[in-house]
Amino acid sequence: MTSGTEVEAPTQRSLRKADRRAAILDAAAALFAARGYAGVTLDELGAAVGVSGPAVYRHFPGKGAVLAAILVDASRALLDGAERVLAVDATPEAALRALIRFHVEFAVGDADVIAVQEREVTQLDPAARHEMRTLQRTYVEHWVGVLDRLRPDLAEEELRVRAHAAFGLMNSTPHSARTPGRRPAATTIRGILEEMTWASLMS
Amino acid sequence: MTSGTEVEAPTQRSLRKADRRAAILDAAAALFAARGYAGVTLDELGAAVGVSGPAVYRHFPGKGAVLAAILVDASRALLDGAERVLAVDATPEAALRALIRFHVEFAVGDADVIAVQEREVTQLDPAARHEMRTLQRTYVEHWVGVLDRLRPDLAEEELRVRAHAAFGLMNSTPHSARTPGRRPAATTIRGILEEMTWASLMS
DNA sequence: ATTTGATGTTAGTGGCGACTAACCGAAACG
DNA sequence: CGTTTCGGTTAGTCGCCACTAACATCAAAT
Repeated sequence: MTSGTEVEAPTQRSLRKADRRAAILDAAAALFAARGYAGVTLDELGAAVGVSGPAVYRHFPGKGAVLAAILVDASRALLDGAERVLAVDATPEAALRALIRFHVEFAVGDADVIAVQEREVTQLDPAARHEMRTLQRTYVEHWVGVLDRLRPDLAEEELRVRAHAAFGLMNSTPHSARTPGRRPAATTIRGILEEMTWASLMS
Repeated sequence: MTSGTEVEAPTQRSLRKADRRAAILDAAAALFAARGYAGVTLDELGAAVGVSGPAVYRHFPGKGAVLAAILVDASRALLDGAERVLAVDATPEAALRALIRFHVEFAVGDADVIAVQEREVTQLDPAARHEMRTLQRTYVEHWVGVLDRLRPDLAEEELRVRAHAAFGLMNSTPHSARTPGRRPAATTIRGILEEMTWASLMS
């Protein structure tokens, strides 16, 4: 240990390792979304990334940690995105439009992650659940803050209910994505969801 | 067996049995909503209704059947409700308003069931899943039918996306219900959700 | 009053799957 | 180069929990 904060070796081994870790998280999100956290074995998860079984333990301390990483990463990504948006947009209208656009983009683009996040919270260990809840609460408060400037007539509790309702609307893609037959293109879906969300929040 | 369709004995035993069955389904919905289907053991489920362990097998062939009963019952209740609504209301506006009111009432009143229905589909055995999907598809088509009369300008695929988005919005109570602190009364929440859903669908 | 059968009980059993152990080959590093 | 460390392997182990067995009890038919 030389001193202080290390950035260190961009060694070839560590790169492959980072790749594998990302691949595991990706595959896990898809598998968990399709068959549920409990319905996926570590052997299957390993097989999905081309290694088999307990190799996952070289990257995560256990199955629960994989789930935790997916959920916490997602919550942090959402929060970061929201704060980036809020740092830029001045007026409440522009801010809300940007928040909606960002959230819809995320939900449509990472439908698997959204599905897992909505379904498997109950399976999280207390520590990870707490971390995720904290991130989510802050995220909600950013929305409520913007809504409050737009709708000062409404109570904060009502605004919170409205924010959650908007999330439910925007997060609906995992459900409609499972319908058979012709589905509209992703861009079309984004447009619809953005429009509906705006209208619902402004009603 | 005397003949044909039997209605038979409203015997005291069969009444207690029906009660117990209902109690099991109720407790199961609450437990599954709180800790997830996989996170609940049959012993716990039994304990929640005052019997312990394998007594559940006197009422259901297995744990999976309990989940299936909850989900299929819920889907059937929603479908029945929608068809009752559509049999009464003449104009598309009135029909949509009534559909929204009914669905919101159900979602807010039976938040546990809604939560389980949204989260645990993946755990269903194929037969039950198929039955549930059929019921749900018909339910969606009723909504799309009404929307189509109100918004003939929009393509059916878009209407289906909109219907799913509306469900996500109306089903958001299980999520907002978990927030700490003062929450608005159920009737207030219903009003907010009805208003937002209407606005989103009409936008 | 007797028999039947439904609803419970407690004590197993069996399988599945997360996790551990022991061992390999090859980067990384002096 | 020698050695360490890392990412992988295969072969267990261990605990949990859905389900089964065997038995008790009491409503309900006869």
